[in-house]
Amino acid sequence: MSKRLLKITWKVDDKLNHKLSIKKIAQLTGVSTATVSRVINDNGRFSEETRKRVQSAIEKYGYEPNRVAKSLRVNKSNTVGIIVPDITNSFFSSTVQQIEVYLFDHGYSTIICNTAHNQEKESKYLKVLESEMVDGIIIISGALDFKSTDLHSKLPLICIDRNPKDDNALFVGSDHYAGAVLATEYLVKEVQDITIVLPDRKSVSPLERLRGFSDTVKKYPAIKTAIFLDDGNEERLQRFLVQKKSTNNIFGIFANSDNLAAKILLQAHLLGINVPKQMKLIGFDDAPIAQICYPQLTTIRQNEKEIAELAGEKLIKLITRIPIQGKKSIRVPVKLIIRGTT
Amino acid sequence: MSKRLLKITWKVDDKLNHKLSIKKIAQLTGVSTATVSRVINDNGRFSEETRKRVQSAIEKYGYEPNRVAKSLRVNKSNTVGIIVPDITNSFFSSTVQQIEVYLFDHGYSTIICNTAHNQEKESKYLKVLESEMVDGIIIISGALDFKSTDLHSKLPLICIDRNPKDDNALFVGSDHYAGAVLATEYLVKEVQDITIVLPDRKSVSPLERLRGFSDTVKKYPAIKTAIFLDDGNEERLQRFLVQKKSTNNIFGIFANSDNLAAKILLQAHLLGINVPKQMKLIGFDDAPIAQICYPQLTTIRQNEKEIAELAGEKLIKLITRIPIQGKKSIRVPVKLIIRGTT
DNA sequence: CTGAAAGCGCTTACAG
DNA sequence: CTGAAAGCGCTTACAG
Repeated sequence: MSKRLLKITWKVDDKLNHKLSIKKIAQLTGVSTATVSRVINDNGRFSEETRKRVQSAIEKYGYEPNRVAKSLRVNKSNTVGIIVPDITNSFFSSTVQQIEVYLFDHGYSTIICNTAHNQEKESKYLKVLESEMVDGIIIISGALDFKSTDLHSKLPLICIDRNPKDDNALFVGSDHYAGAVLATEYLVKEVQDITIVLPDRKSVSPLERLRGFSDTVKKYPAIKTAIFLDDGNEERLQRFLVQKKSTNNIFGIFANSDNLAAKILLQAHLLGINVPKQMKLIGFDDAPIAQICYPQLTTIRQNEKEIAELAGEKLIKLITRIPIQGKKSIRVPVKLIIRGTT
Repeated sequence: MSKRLLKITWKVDDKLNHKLSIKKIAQLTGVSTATVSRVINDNGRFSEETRKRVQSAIEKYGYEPNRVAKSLRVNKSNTVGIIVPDITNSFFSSTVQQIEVYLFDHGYSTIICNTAHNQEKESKYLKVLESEMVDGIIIISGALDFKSTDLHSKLPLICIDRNPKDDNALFVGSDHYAGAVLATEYLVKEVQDITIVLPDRKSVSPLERLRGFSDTVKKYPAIKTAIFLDDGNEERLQRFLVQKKSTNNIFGIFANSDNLAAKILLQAHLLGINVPKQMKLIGFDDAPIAQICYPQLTTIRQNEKEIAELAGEKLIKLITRIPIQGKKSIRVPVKLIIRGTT
């Protein structure tokens, strides 16, 4: 008991705690702080001998420059912020992961801010990032209306799956419209009755997919179509499926995400609807779950890696003021992946 | 074409870009920077009238204090860093999400660093966070051996699902051992043949679960047991399941995660193994996927929220130097959730 | 090749 | 109640 019920207090040991500064290294090496700074940044002239002395001292004492001080001084932090509405969403988290990889390889650290779909938090984090002196921001999805007033300075900004109202922002995202067209065209060949299932909360991408769906379906007047808005209420979803099942007709569903598709698939199992015999189902994302479901999900694959790299590349260009040739709005192609649910 | 092929260059407009400083606000209000600082931080004495003047100027111009400068000055950033091996993992991302919520409510911003299971990146980000002057760090899982030497200063540190070698670090995590015991005891009642499936990469939690499994199974000498290490090779997994199926005996599987369980479940479907009739399956986590699978997964639920809040609470105590009463190592209870796969 | 000094935007004893 | 000044840890013209 005595051992486990340890009382732990943080040890205040200012001597040990005292982090090394450039000044200390300068003293240790017998040169000025200016010189130390020069060798650290390999910037300016210094003799080879000085370099060695300074460098060995740095290594010996494990000195690490204070980025905060540096940022303040040079007004640049080599850090970019990502604002993401829900890190728990697999498309978002994998995109963020890829962005981080790209930026890391290009010398930037990434600060990820999760807003939990909370507008207030988004504003807050935008300010935090700004006052944190990040060099640029990537902001993913979120609400439809983006108050660019939240950003006081002209920080380089990339929007993913979100319409920038701001002229200074670039957009990159999947070609949701084309994806919806692909899915719909495929279903049209198989069934006479198609429902698109969208989440209740509307953001940019579902709306574009809806457009793609509507435009396609318009070309086939014989097809019966509907929109189902999913608010997470399972019973509503069940009732909807029961009704479809009772018609004894084959019907198709185009779900806004693989996650949604998987939920529908589960209900189908429970209700004894045969997939793909009576119900054809297409998801969106090609999330990990698409391959874990049974049957595996036919879906529209988003290319997170491409999106992430484009976003990273453009952002760095904005930061380093390299002119960007090309469209302000980049659409990354998507792909129909056919599996077991169609 | 002309419209879409816009050439975008970042506008360098130093006048507009010039962020407001405390000095500017001081000039605008006709007081000293010291006074402005006092009203911003509501710290020290100033007249009500001064407060009003300063505050209205701040609002009018949308001034936001520079956190970098402040951090440098007061040696505290009100920011904590989280290091997570894979943000794509649902247990991790949901834990991180919960930690963020807790810390936000307590006045801290959160910087999330994703290491993609890369040791080098972990070291790097540890240094980045430190030189970013975060007030504390929460580090989740990752490799077995934690080089505390990566941290030069005595930063407050909480480890989640990872053994701190460092005396100054606290541990919080699920009671993996008890979870494994629960799962195993349950299976023991149903089947005579149990295999535990663990990931190839070993970290702390699977090893504890293995201990729980082994200790439990020891009490039932009649039970046939095995360990299967999953390296992601599907064919190996298939062969394993085929072999089990061919015995025509009911068998049980305790998988290290719901994700793994879902993969096994899919293979079972493909191989025509009836779950739960011939195969009983228990996962771990109670991840979203557990409820989306068919049949829904019996699993051991981890309490991410509790873990997150404990980690946040303890970290803040360390940061603010409030003595911590109690164990250095906190185990959060888990729960057996019975669903369709057993 | 190197150093002294100014300054990034803040806060905080100190003095009044 | 308020201001002048020092200083957090860096970088970078400037001068030599």
